[in-house]
Amino acid sequence: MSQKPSKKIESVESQDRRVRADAQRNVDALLEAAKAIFVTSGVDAPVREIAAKAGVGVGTLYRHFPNRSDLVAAVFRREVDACASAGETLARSYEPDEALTRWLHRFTDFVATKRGLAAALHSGDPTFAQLPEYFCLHLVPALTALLDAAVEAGTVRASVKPFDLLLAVGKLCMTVDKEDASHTRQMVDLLIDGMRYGANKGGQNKR
Amino acid sequence: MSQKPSKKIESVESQDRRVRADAQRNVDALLEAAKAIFVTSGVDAPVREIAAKAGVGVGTLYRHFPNRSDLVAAVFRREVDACASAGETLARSYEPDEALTRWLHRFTDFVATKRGLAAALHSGDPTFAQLPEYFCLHLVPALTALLDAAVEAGTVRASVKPFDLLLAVGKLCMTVDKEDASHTRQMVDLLIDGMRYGANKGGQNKR
DNA sequence: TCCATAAACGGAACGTCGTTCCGCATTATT
DNA sequence: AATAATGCGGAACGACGTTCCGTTTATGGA
Repeated sequence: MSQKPSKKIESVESQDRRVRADAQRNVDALLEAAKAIFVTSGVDAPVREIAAKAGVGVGTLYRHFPNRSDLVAAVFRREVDACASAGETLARSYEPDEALTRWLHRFTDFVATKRGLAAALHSGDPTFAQLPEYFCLHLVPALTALLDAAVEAGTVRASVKPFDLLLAVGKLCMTVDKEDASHTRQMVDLLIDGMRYGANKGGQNKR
Repeated sequence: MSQKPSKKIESVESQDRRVRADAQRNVDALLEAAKAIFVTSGVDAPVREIAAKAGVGVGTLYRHFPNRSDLVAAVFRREVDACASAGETLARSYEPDEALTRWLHRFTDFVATKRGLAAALHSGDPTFAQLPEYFCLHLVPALTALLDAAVEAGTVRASVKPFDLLLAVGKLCMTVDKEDASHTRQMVDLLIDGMRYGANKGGQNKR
């Protein structure tokens, strides 16, 4: 009902004006620590372990992330963003076909380091319920741009739909046992080759 | 190295000869209680709650099921068995087409009351890893028998493979939100109708 | 420059979970 | 009926997610 009393800033999105510097630093440290720990211990890693690695107390963690799942979701979104923006970077640095290949490998690494998240998505936690939407909303455009460029360059057939490709690679990364990393890589490479027009004979794996 | 000292029974499978009567009773009570609680609270329900409902202490529970997942798996297997044997019963009581329909509905109910189990299957717990195999090994033959009978009776087309049908119905039961029971039923009914030869017009839902 | 103060911090503490342990009760055997 | 073995109950343990609150620290106006 009452409006803000006497504040100069009324912008909706002020980056670091009113947020304390150490708070922002701790948020970053927590996201970084969580990301690293999720890779080694899966998304079910204890909160205390993450807080310790970030060099903060659990109270600090819970100040910024009301519950565990919020932290997991934040890390997930951050990595989706990173993966999406990597698409733009690659598009500027390489020719279309190479950029597409490198991005799919980047995406593979992203999915591979999410042990336990597939299970978490089906856990019924409402915090996780909106993650798939975020996933599609950000990654599909990124892949679409790369794919369109490669199609226009004439190195890749146009019949592949971005979403389907994303899903296919994701499924290939669903490793039942442990340490199928090389096998996964092989299958993804096969998929990429399949998208190309003329299959080049032999030395395809030579990057 | 040393053989059994002086026991009359050397049969590998003795049902209730050497097991104490109260122990068997408690095992049954636990399985029953767990089954009921899994329906209402999902497979993640606390162990203590199950033990309480069964009228035993947690120690008793852990005597028969070394860990939580063993209890979940045992309930699952028991219900798979029940579902499979229901196939034989239905085959004797109804004509092929009706028996097939009723069994698929029975299977639907079975899958629908397994909230949280899909997530558990992907949790990496080795106890759960062998459940899908058990699932297929017992349910596919049951459905095969019903399906073959219906095909021979000429009411159902022969092109449907049991495993595929099982999977399809299972997927239809994967409800994202809550309380899509009637919707699920509709879709399964549709699937069943689709298997029939001449689509009967109208009153199909009339049981 | 300094100070008041609100924001942020750390970690002890709480309740719940799965699991273990052991003294006691119940059952089967002689 | 006596004895041995088997099973039982529930307190206790460690780990977890989460909350709470006394203390520390950054920050903007004096």
